[in-house]
Amino acid sequence: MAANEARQRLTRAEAKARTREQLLDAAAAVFAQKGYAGASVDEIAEAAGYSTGALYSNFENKEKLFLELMSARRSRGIARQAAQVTAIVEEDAADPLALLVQRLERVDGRSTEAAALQAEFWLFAVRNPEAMQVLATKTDELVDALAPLVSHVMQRYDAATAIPPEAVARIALALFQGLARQRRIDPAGVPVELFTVGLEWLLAGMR
Amino acid sequence: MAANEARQRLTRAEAKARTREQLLDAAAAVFAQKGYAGASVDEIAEAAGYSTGALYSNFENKEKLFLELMSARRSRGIARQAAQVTAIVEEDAADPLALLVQRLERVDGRSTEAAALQAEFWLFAVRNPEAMQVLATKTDELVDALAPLVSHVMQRYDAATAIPPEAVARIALALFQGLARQRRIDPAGVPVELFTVGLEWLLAGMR
DNA sequence: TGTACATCAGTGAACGCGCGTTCACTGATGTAC
DNA sequence: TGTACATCAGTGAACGCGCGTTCACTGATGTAC
Repeated sequence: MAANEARQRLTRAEAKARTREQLLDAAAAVFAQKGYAGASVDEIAEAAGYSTGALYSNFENKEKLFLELMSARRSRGIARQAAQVTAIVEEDAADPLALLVQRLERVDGRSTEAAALQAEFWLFAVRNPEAMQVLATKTDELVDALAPLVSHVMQRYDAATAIPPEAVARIALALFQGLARQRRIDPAGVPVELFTVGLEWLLAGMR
Repeated sequence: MAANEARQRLTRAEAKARTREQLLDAAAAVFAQKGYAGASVDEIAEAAGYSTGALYSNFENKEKLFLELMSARRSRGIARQAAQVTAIVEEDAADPLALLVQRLERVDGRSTEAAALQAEFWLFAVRNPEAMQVLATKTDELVDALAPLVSHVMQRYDAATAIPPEAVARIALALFQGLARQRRIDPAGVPVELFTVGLEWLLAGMR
């Protein structure tokens, strides 16, 4: 089998990196479903198709595995979000705001998993100084990635303010995350329109 | 000792209710510090000054204890927040918005505990349909309690909109919770002014 | 290319430990007369 | 009011279980000649 041959041609380092990635994928899913404390390393290892020992051969312990997930996956998520967001800017549609809300809502609404993992990260960070540092850095990255988009949208809608675009991005992000969380508990009580309305008001308020 | 005599005059039902409250207080603290799965029932019972058996004499199990906390304590928090908020409205100061932000920031900023507990509630609710129902109801209560204040502030600032005050309350709440969470990870990156600016923009946007 | 040895990614059984829950008990409070 | 019995809130030892972590091992990959 071609796939098998290809797999057998991996060097040791490549094979190990592959295992590591599979463990991280499995960890993301299991941590999201069960929470940090509720997830067991056995379950994660099994979900990845490996033994517990493999996990400990790749990560120092459960805590470091979670921290690694926080660093690695958040970066990946940021890259994805930034790319998506840039695509929207470049489309330069009649109503980029509506498009933006629609897209972000779809991304965020697709899986509770990502939202749950983010809440787990936050709780872990609140209780662990090292993790707090990591999460702060990752959030900065996200905010910096969003700043150009924010500037673009502001220009588009003739909104001007002395507040730097990074701060505006933080405000918009807070609104989004807050509404997304409420919406997951009560979808009927938090219609998607609230996202649009909220963003519109923010934009109009800057003018 | 007067206190002792008073304690001895409690009926069985009163004594039990007292124990229950003390267990709930301890549970709130321990769950906030360690998380739902990370907290042990022994630790909670000990923090309350009772044995594990006392806990099981008052609550069916750990899950029900947490659910009870979610119902009872959220209501209490709502009552407190609503009262505080009403007081601000009635003060009718020159700049109620700034006062409001200042107060809410102080309440929210005082302890990470309340914020952590809320995040634990949300995660629990996302994974447990019964809890989701409870949390949705409790959030509705909060939103309803905030609606009159929202109406008042909107009038005060000549902001009018077809959107009902409850929806406006949800948007404002989302912004607040989102910013508060970010701020706990990176206080320097999320200055208190962002709260004020965000609210001002929302208000101005409605006009 | 072929052989002999070294390396090390991944195995899986074993460990001690702390968990949630149970239950026979105790003694203070409540009830009946 | 006083006495005898019933109730039941809270005790704390005991239980079985699943957890995170360790480690002697195996066998495929890498290295040297």
